[in-house]
Amino acid sequence: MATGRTHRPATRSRGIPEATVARLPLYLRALTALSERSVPTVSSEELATAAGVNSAKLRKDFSYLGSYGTRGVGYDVEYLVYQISRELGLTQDWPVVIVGVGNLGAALANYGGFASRGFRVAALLDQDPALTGRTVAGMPVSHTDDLERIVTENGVSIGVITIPAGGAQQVCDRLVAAGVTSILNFAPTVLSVPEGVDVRKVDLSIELQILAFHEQRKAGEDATAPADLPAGPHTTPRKGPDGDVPAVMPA
Amino acid sequence: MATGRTHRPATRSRGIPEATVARLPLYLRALTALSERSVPTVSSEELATAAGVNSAKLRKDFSYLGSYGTRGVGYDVEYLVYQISRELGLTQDWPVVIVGVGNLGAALANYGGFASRGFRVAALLDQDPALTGRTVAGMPVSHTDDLERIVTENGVSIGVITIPAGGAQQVCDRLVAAGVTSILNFAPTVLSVPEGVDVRKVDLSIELQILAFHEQRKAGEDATAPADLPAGPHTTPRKGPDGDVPAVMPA
DNA sequence: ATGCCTTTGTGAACGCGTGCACAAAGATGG
DNA sequence: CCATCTTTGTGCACGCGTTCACAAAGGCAT
Ligand SMILES: NC(=O)c1ccc[n+]([C@@H]2O[C@H](COP(=O)([O-])OP(=O)(O)OC[C@H]3O[C@@H](n4cnc5c(N)ncnc54)[C@H](O)[C@@H]3O)[C@@H](O)[C@H]2O)c1
Ligand SMILES: NC(=O)c1ccc[n+]([C@@H]2O[C@H](COP(=O)([O-])OP(=O)(O)OC[C@H]3O[C@@H](n4cnc5c(N)ncnc54)[C@H](O)[C@@H]3O)[C@@H](O)[C@H]2O)c1
Repeated sequence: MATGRTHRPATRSRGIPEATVARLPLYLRALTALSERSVPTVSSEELATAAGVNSAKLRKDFSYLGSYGTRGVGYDVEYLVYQISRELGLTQDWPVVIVGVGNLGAALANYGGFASRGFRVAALLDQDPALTGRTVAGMPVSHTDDLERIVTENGVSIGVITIPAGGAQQVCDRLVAAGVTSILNFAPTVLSVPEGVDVRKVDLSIELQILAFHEQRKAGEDATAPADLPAGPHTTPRKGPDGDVPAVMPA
Repeated sequence: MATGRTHRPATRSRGIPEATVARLPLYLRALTALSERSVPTVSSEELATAAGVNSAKLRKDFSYLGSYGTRGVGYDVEYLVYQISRELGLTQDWPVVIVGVGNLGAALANYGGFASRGFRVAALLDQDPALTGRTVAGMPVSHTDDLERIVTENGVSIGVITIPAGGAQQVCDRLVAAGVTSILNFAPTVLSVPEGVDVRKVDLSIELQILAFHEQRKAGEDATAPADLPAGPHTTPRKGPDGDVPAVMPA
């Protein structure tokens, strides 16, 4: 998982479990696709397949929102789209700021998938004077000096951090002080925030490392018959757990 | 969480719980920082704080790897770095291919955080003839026609998909057929893969929606005293749960 | 050598999440 | 109006993950 909440042991907000909340966007995506194909109703089985989850799990998830289905028929697609959107707060317009307009920040600014979900990029911020004033994704890049003013004036409550790890905590502090209460962090650092502020992190490097772990395990399992795997690690694999000398030994 | 595994109910691979595996990269990052500052040993309490987790959880996580600590002293930083690296398979070199060299794919290609962890970009692939042959991040962009050859020749077992959702399943199928057994998917689609192939997904839109949910909940809680929040949703907030007419009613 | 102090490693309890399996509900056809 | 069939909503059990709390282990000073 590239993400995880910080603090708070998965509080059950308004009776909806955190795990369910995390799946609602998945259902919404599948439902939106059905809606565009003008499908009127869908069964829990069909929708679950489309969303890649168990149908019992899906029904239980929906039961937290209320009884929106019709037995013997299924769920009304349009109605469910509305209910989930409302539950997720997507009937509102959420202005966000992106701090750090480098490779990743620029890619996010150019991404169309945010606006379609009610997230509007209110401003792009960067420290670099060479970027300030330039236009990225049809939007001027503002200097971080104006961070507090921009956040306040636009009523921004969600901030996206796409700067190197070194400056992330400081930028985070400024965002929080200015009124931001939700942060999406791409910098590989642990951010500490006061109570009441949510932080979610996306760390691509961690995702790859988790894949590598399982990849190594797969390669190790059939170490007796490695020939049936068309692709393997490029360098010489160390099949056995342990068995080679550590680079550094403890004192 | 921006990520989650597909299929398989969290199998305990080689006795190490999935949740622990997901945290090992976090510990490794914190340990690497300590190592660079030449800190010889660290206690579970200190390291846990640096990694943003509970110290008891950290100790239990490490206990799955073995008894690498010294009571009364703590853990040897260098030794632990090595052990975790080995456990994650980072002592190997993992060649990866990135399919889709658009905004996001290019940002990933430019990212230096991969190579530093043993992940080497073996090739960039794109369908667009206008991109083919051009250089991105000092590396030529190959055409997707050569996907199978490149994967086979380089022994690639990890593929990164950064193309629009429409073509993701097809590219996924080709990667798997060519021998890729781990996929990191950025396209907002559910990928179906055969047994033995791991898929992890990163969906930024989902992350924002989860933040929006909690943001709305926070705004709704103190609906009686909204004045003490300096920043709020830009449009008129609908404070109460329900109470307004749905845009669409069920038949 | 001995006692004290720090910190690990883990047993045990608890809570959350998942999935099975089924009764109730409602639609549909005769 | 009744029988049948489909599909929801959920009670229940189970397993994983988290956290507490503490005994054991080892270093260190005297
Ligand atoms: N590019 C990727 O694919 C990728 C992948 C994973 C993680 N990340 C992480 O995302 C972050 C950004 O990556 P990137 O590749 O876009 O880096 P980058 O160097 O291309 O861009 C960083 C930008 O942030 C600006 N910046 C630096 N410090 C700042 C500050 N204090 N205030 C405001 N702006 C500041 C810089 O001027 C620069 O424009 C890094 O933490 C990186 O580790 C990136
Ligand atoms: N840019 C972002 O910040 C961002 C954020 C979240 C999710 N995503 C997702 O990541 C994916 C890529 O986003 P992007 O902004 O880079 O898009 P993009 O349009 O900038 O780039 C897509 C690239 O993929 C190539 N492509 C398309 N179909 C292909 C195929 N079948 N085989 C090989 N190459 C193909 C295109 O030629 C193009 O170069 C999308 O699924 C998008 O939803 C992007």
